[in-house]
Amino acid sequence: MELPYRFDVTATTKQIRDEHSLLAEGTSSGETVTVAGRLMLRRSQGKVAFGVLQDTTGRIQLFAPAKVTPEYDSFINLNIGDWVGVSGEVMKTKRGELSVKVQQWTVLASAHRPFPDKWHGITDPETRYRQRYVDLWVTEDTRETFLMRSNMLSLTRRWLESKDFLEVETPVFHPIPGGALARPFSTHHNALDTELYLRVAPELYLKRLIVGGFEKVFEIARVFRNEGISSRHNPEFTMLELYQAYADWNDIMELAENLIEHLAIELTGTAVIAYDGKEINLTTPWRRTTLLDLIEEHAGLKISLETPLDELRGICDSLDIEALPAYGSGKLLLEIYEKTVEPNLWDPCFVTEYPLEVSPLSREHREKDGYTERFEAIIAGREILNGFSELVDAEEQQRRFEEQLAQNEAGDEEAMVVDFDYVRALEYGLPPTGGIGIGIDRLIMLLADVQTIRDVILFPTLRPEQPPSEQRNLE
RNA sequence: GCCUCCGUAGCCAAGCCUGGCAAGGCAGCGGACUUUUAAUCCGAAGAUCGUGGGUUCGAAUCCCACCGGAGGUACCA
Repeated sequence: MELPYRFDVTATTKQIRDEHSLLAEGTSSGETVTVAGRLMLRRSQGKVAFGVLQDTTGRIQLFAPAKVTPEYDSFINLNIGDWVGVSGEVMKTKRGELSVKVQQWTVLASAHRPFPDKWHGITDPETRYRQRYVDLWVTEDTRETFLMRSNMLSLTRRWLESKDFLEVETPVFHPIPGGALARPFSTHHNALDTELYLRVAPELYLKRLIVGGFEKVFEIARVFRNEGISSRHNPEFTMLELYQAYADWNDIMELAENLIEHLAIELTGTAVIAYDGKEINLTTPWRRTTLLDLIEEHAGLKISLETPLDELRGICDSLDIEALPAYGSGKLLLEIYEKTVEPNLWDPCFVTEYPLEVSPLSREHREKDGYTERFEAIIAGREILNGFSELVDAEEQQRRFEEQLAQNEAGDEEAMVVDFDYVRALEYGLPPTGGIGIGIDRLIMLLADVQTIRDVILFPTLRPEQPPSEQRNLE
């Protein structure tokens, strides 16, 4: 069979539904259209047959009477899953189903593998993730989720551009991994004969751009972290990071909550979204509370950096927190917060004033010694963004890197190492700057009301599948 | 990484506890049917029961190992 190299489509199924929904039952519109898509259902009744054609925008019925449809016998022998192009009049059947009469048709591609059950679809998660190309066709929720993800990125870009943010691209290969406390993937460049790391965050490069004079920048960055996989973690995921010169953490908190409220309203129609059977109110302004106040509120513990180390360790023991000997007061406070507070925050809350010890890139709090102007937003018990007034002092940054290095050498594989060039950039002068990283995957999980990150990543990381032929070769 | 659960035809699955010829539906194949909506009806077919080993007269079923997946947990966003 000759398959065409191209095909002219004059209408999408959505355009047909939009333009002809008011057509009376049993009448024809007189308008001829050409549509294309995949045949999802087919029923033949002897001298008349019906099909359901699906394209990106939805579905439309095909109406094929034997005396109208050319090569009728071949038409009713199409396989479910075949791609077809159809031309004919838009009409509505006696039962009121808007249809395209099949007056001309052509096969655009044959499905040589059987398509999944038309009623049950596919439920096996492995098949859905490995063969997303099938899942997208047969599972409407999947299609809608990824359309929403695409829309969200588009809306985000437009919103930031309207505020004069510049979209930039920074390296994925980093000679020194930095910008987040995480284990990197490493790789090797042959010509340079050097070890390179896949970025765990674009942060340090973006701040170099502020030094370079781009005062508002953002990057929608795929980042890579060599950690476990769970319903909330994929080894590669997407972060929106943005930096704004002359801004502090308060400006950035306001920006972030406004962006997310805007996205919720545009994508779901309301700032009060449904998630996991409950409501989340994303209406701004969001609550802002310090980490220490939240610990007191949720655990009844009045503790701080002033609290003796032994006492903090005792609290960790009683909470079943594994506290390593190297942990200082700041790290212990963070652990206690994560255990007692984070899972219990539902509506959005900016958690503020993180200990300096666990925030190597954040600027010191302007009033409180030992704390930083850092915040995270927790929604539905999950951290979805992390930002701060950026540390601008080169000497202080050097000192913090060295502390990290000491921890790294003490065995903490997630600690940072010294990025000499980043310190050099700061020495040229970083103006007051606020910045933030937003977990795009987790945000779309909230807005699309899905419970696992794999449902918002088209091709989530899985153990590689061995094709049957390769299995033989390996033996 | 650890714990628990799952794997039966292209898809959805029963059977497993309590061992004895591997149900049914969809898709595919043959036939009937000129307005269907998961169309319906008739017919024929389709399964190394994830893989390997063990127990047994006999294993989809019980035991062990491995492979793949899911949920939880740890680290992390």
